[in-house]
Amino acid sequence: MSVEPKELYYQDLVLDHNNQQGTGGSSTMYEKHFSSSLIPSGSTAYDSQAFDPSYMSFTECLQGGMDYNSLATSFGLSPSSSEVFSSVEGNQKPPEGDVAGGSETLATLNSSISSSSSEAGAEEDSGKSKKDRQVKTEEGGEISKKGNKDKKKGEKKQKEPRFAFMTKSEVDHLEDGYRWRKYGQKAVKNSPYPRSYYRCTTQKCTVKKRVERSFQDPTTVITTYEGQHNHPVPTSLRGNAAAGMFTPSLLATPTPLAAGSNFPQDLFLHMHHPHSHIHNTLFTTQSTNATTAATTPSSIYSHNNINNPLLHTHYLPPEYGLLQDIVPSIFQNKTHHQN
DNA sequence: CGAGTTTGACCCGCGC
DNA sequence: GCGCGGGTCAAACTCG
Repeated sequence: MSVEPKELYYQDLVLDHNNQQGTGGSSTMYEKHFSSSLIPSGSTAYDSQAFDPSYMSFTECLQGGMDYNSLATSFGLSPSSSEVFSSVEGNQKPPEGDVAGGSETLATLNSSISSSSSEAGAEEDSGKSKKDRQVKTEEGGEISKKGNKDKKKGEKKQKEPRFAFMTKSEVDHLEDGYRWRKYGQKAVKNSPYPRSYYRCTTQKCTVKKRVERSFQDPTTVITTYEGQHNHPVPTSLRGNAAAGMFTPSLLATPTPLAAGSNFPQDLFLHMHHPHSHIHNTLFTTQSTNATTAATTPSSIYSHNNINNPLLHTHYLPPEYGLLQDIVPSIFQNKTHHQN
């Protein structure tokens, strides 16, 4: 439920089971995050350091149309930060805007989620190639893989921008206003909890998300979004109150850019959903070569600002557009622990 | 019957 | 080259 954040805490968290670099995932992901005081005091996962008000809150960033990278920067992930690693991947614009403020929000900027998946456009390709693979094998099999490889060969596999966040929740799959279809589940190494894979069921929407429970803190659900919704939140969703809550905002967002990036929105849908059981959420961001302009009117989520005084700490500088192009390089400096 | 889930098999990238 | 682990597919199954 949404509770107004009273104060934020800031801390480091190790999440090595969450790293997504595919294989060998042995690198550790460090996250820096902010958590609201909604977290029951005493919660081991979130402690300490005082929140520096000079940092922009996640919500604020989003409201300002901030992209992943800028977000990270705003959260104090300075280029010199040794605690936060990040990977900059994907060429897509970051999911900016579309978010309402985060009561119960813990923001994290992290990184290290590297990844393995394909980007939106590529996804269809990969899907196809897989089908090819199948067909070919049936036909006496040859080459299906080849096609795949050829495709990847020349160009590096593009990666979707990812956006991860941790949520204190009793339920694994959080309602976020979109419709998801589960397409896989895998056991996670070193974790008793499986990871579930979901795809947005909307036609042509290639957004995927992974949901897993933190083995370190079973009360925490880690959700990683990949890709960007190219459609608004389906309002007719099984009576989804959250969807209804945000759809108007979405519709009010005139720019295609905004319409195409709903991550944060998902997030907040989670947080505000009356039945979400969410106690706390922490954000993680990664990737992108942000080229998106700040497009989301802050007024869209003004109600959150009202509820959260911290959201007024800062706003995006007018030159944000430029920063977007700069920030990624900053992140790259921190990707030392992985590629 | 359509939509969504489960689950075993398979592919792929990466480290050794 | 091999093995491991993550990610995806798709047939079978479940549910409304």
